[in-house]
Amino acid sequence: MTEQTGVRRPRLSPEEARERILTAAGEILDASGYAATTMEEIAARAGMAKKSVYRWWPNRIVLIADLLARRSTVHTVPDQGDTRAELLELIDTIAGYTAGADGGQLRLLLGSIDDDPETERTILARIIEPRRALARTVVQRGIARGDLPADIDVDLLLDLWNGLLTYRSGYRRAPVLRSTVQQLVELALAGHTPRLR
Amino acid sequence: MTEQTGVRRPRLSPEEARERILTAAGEILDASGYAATTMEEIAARAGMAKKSVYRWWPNRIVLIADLLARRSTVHTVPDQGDTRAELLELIDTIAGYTAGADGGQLRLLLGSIDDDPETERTILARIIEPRRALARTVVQRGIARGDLPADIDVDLLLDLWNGLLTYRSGYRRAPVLRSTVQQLVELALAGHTPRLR
DNA sequence: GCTGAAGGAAACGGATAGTTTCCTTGAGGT
DNA sequence: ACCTCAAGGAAACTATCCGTTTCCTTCAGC
Repeated sequence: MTEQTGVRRPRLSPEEARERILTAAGEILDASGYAATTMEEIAARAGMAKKSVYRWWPNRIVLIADLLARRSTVHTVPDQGDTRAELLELIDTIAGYTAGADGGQLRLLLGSIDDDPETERTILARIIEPRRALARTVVQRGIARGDLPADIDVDLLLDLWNGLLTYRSGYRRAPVLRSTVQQLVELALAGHTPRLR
Repeated sequence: MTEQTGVRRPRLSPEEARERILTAAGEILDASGYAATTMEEIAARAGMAKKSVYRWWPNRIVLIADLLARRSTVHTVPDQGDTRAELLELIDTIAGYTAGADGGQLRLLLGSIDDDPETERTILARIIEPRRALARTVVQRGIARGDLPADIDVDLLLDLWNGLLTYRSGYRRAPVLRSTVQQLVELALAGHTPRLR
């Protein structure tokens, strides 16, 4: 008597199935936020049973992390021959990441991981490290041009920039002004950067 | 037949009751972590019903926020006549806040607030702003001595320091080394700080 | 065709938040 | 000394969600 109508099955391929689930999750996340993006909702919207969702992701956190990682486009900052222009573009880009909707989702996601630094590091490696690589490239270009000191402690500089932006947006909830971005750029161009010891 | 034994009541005053609840919550938080600090556990450990807990706090988040705020001692950095020494002590102190257990709890707490910037700001005002006031004092002292530039953008400098430390500890999960603290101090003493425009 | 694995529907077990019910009891007034 | 009533204890309740399991249908490949 149970309504086992089931199965409007074109037999999705695993790739199609995963894609459909992530798409559904993304739509819910954008429309209703992190808390509302539950496994039940995702499965319902993707038109499949929770069982099929759990086939490919072990839990909600990893699923949403995967979603955010895929959506995390790493922008490029093309060589413009102008270090100031490139740095402005770079830091604007980073500010976009941290102040945007997905920046908030990332914060909520990390906040829901209690005592699992391993998962946390994996998430960061897939989302934040690629962005760091971009920043590193731009800074190196500036050094090569002689516009930035050769002995910059790049890691520390990147963490200062990222730290400021995530802290202002995500913790203090203060807006990141255009003038603030400019201040950071001018500071670096003036050689006022942390140095390797 | 219901076991209404209840009531070993010395009739606690509201202050005693609140204190007892916060103490219980703190013990659970320290012993078992954020996720395990549930309203049921808190009530049980405090020896009262959940009803009595909800009488004084509207929800778990505000209760734990209250707890963290009360436990958040603001250290002092006494005038030592030595700006370098004071800055080192200051930044060590901030690093202690962010890398310590309660730094992690604060991060988890903020991560559990979805779409309530009002509550979030309240929490930060009670925990982070007092610390900022301390930092501001120390920086001003350095300026008065002529050891730091007079036109520092103090807000930005404080956010750079706090941002770096929370980001390294809380996001990147990288250790904050003593040498990093020293780098920040030397940078400031060299006048390499953001300036008011 | 036959058969086995994929997968849909739905129930289930276990947590937890926050609410409500019901009853006891002690504090304060008389 | 007694009475009344509000504070508050015990526990059930509603609702939500995670992650698991059961059971059955259907398609794909043999």
